[in-house]
Amino acid sequence: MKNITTPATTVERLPLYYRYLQKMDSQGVEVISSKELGDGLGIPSTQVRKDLSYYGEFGRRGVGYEVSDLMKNLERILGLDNNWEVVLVGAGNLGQALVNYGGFKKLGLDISYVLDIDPDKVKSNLGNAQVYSMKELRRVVTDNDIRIGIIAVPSEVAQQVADELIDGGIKAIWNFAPIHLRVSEDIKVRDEDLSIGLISLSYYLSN
Amino acid sequence: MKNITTPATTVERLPLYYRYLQKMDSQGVEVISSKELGDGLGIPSTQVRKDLSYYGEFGRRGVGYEVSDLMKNLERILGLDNNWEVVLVGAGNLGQALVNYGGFKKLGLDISYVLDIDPDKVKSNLGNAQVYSMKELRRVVTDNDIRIGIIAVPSEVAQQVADELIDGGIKAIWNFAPIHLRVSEDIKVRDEDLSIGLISLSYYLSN
DNA sequence: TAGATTGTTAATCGATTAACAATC
DNA sequence: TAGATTGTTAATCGATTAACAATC
Repeated sequence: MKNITTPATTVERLPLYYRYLQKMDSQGVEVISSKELGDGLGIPSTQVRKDLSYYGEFGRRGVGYEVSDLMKNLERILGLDNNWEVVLVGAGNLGQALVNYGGFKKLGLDISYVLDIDPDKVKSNLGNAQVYSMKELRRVVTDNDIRIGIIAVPSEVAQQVADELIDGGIKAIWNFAPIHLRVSEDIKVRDEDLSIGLISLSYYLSN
Repeated sequence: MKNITTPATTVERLPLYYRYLQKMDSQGVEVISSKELGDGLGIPSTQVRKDLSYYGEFGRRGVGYEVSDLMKNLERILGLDNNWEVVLVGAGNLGQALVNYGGFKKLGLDISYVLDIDPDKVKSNLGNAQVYSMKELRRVVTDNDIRIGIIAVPSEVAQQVADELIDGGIKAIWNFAPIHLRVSEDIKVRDEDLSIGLISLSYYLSN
């Protein structure tokens, strides 16, 4: 294991490997080769091996990777064993869809707190999470020591929400508002801009 | 304009430029420099100019880019002037959120048809779209000559839905199911795997 | 041993960035 | 002309892939 920075693209693929291993594991597969893993995801086996090699040597030459072992290693690498609690701001259509998205809990990630400006939504429940008033944002984040926040509010208020989240102690933001958030260096922002997906398909059809 | 293939990363940024120009345009801005455009999006001005240069020369040296002119060029490049009709398969939480997502119509993209397996949802309306039965999938796609499909169904049925969409004439798929779709070379698939976003934040917090 | 598959090096390919002549 | 900003070349940086020795 060399001390080289991991490519950003590798980090994007690790979750795919992890989820495919979960699937194989549930089907009783005990050992998998980089070829089989890659084929299941449309990724070359060379790339699978290279990606994993940034973190250690998890396979056996001539044999392959033990599924349960590699899963545990990926859980550790991805930090999924932290069982992060996540706060979601904005309980509109998209926010509700995220809360009810089944995929997160299987990954040790849990949207535990939801905030919304609409008083009708406050004091009700959404999935497993209770909905709080926007005024309680800072308190909810601080009191529960939450590090990950999701922004699913209109663009106009996204920056303000980000500032408040960070003020409360949030270190990583998943931003669905189609706007560039200005945050300090130590805050990680991941933009999930849904219209890019559809526009890029339009582009490919036209070219 | 050289005959070089455009980087995939450039295509991802064009929608950002376009939307930022829309915003500036609505604020009455008539001319914008690559520096201003880039600063608004967190992208270096050099990259803005390079990206645009793959498609032509849209600016004036010493001056900048005329907002309305560059917007029109980007509309053409991105194919937004085609006013694509889009079919959405799966009217669950995520599907509903997508239909109600305001950002698409402003871009000349319209989710006009929605299909779902649940008979209760069929014959009702969702946004502007009517909901059809899954059995009508092929017919809806073919009759309306639709090229873009969105898959928002559970993973287990995603491949089958993809096959049917393609059979009906779909050429581009926006896939929200966390599974690798197997399609022929001429079909463009864009995966939008929502759990990757959250997992990658977990990764960055742990490293 | 023969066959399979890993981990890693080196080569290739692709994307970003710096620098600057062209020009408004 | 002086200042600003584009479009483009060349250099740098980063990611993928091919090839293969190591080894089960």
